[in-house]
Amino acid sequence: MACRVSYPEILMLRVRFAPSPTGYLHIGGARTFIFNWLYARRNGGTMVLRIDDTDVERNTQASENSIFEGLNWLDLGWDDFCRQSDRRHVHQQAAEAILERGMAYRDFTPASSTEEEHSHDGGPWLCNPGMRELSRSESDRRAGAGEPFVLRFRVPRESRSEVVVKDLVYGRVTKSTSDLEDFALLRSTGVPTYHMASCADDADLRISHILRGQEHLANTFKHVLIFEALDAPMPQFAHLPLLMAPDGSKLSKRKHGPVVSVTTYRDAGFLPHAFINFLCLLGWSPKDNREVMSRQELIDAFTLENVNHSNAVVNFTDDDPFDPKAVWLNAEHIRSLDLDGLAAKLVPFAEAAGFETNFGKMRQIAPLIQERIKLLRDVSTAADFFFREELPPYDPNELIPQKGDRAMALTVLQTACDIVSTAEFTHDALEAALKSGAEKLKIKTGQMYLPVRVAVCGRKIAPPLFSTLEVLGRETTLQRVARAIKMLKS
RNA sequence: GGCGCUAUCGUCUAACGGUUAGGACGGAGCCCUCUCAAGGCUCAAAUACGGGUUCGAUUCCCGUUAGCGCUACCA
Repeated sequence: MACRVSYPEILMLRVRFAPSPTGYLHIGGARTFIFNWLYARRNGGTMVLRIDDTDVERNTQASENSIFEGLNWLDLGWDDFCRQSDRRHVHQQAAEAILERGMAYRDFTPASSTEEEHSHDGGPWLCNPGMRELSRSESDRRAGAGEPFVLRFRVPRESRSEVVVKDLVYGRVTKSTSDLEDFALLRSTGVPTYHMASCADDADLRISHILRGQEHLANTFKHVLIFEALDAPMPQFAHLPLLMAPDGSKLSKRKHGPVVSVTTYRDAGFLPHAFINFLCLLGWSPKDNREVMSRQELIDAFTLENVNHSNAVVNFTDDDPFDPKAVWLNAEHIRSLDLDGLAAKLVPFAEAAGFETNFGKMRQIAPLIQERIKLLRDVSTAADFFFREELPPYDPNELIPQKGDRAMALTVLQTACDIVSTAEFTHDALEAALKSGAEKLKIKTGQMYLPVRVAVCGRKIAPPLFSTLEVLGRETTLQRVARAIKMLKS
């Protein structure tokens, strides 16, 4: 009894991610998935995705869809799949086995008497009086007569003083058996509880390492007891620090809404890689000051020893749902994308914003905005003037350069109009032509470029001018410069 | 209430018991520059509190405080 069998090192390492479809996939869940995946890849193991859908009341199809949507977007994949609702017989048998071994008992106390549990001063509630001591024959008789009962684990408080968990992250954690209540295995409806179903499945699926949120650390003492009662090899446990909201509360789907949903990040134009990179840095670090890391670098660097023990807060606000560091990491990853890849990713975002475009056009635009956007959706604000037939109205005063006036703007644009209608439409030729235009007018180059920029982009803040003109083409440029001139004159 | 876990700049995090407590994001400033970015440089910013142990404590121990979790026939 003292020395439990655990999974031999040679055996295949198996991890699992077991979300319950009671809400959309949130970033905490995503991080648990990622850490499991990383651990499996790093150690040549297998990753199982198990949908823990035993809570029929709260399960929704929408939640399950959201989980798959999020997971698929992450683009990490899994090796094996199952759902708990298909495995009721496993849980049922496990519960019966524990009852047969005398390590569980039937509790016929009606469910209504739950409120008075809180009135226990000092110590914890341990069990309902009388039920633990019911003889087996009496118990069988009442059950046979159809009396409803809860199956409870008989915590061995007499034979054992404490339960020990050897956690790969938190180390040795113990709990006194006198602080552990006789927890439920089967509800009075016969449906197994989370603890029962989860452990029975983990044992049956031969999960060797359980990496999950720290909220389960306190549950693990119960789980250890169940694995022992099942006479199953003991998996290794590793608990992960929790993700918190800026106000210190635990991240929750209900309280924090879509800001914590994985699909929110996807829809805003995060690169899955950047998102993964960000999440990895919450509660874990490679300890060598690296931050921007590729998937392979993460796999190579990931160890449980480097997982922190304290919770991490995701720094979002009411105004901005995204942690600035996540945004920065995304910008970093966007910059390291090749232009073809970036263009391809940008197209759907431009289309979603209502612009008509295609890969060829986007491929021209991509280099101009690559280091100017932080999220893929920014394409709609950073490059809108490339897509629009006609520029939205803007203030003609914007056309007036620094230390210049309306007259200067007009002269500049008229000069530019001539240049643009004859010059070769390449970056270098346009630069040379506009530069000499400035010289001729005896003004600074900046004073020359600004009116043109505003004329073709509709604003002062835009990508570099000559490349922009090159992409826009002579026709459009001429049209927009002419319109600017008209606006200045009126 | 009981039990468990945790505590370094605003946030994410480094630091064999010996460092001017490091890096990153964000902020401020400067440089570069056709605007905006990107890039380069600089600055501000932290060991929760109180006791020990030690020549020496961010680091080890105890206490306090605070936060989180578990304490359900939720997961």
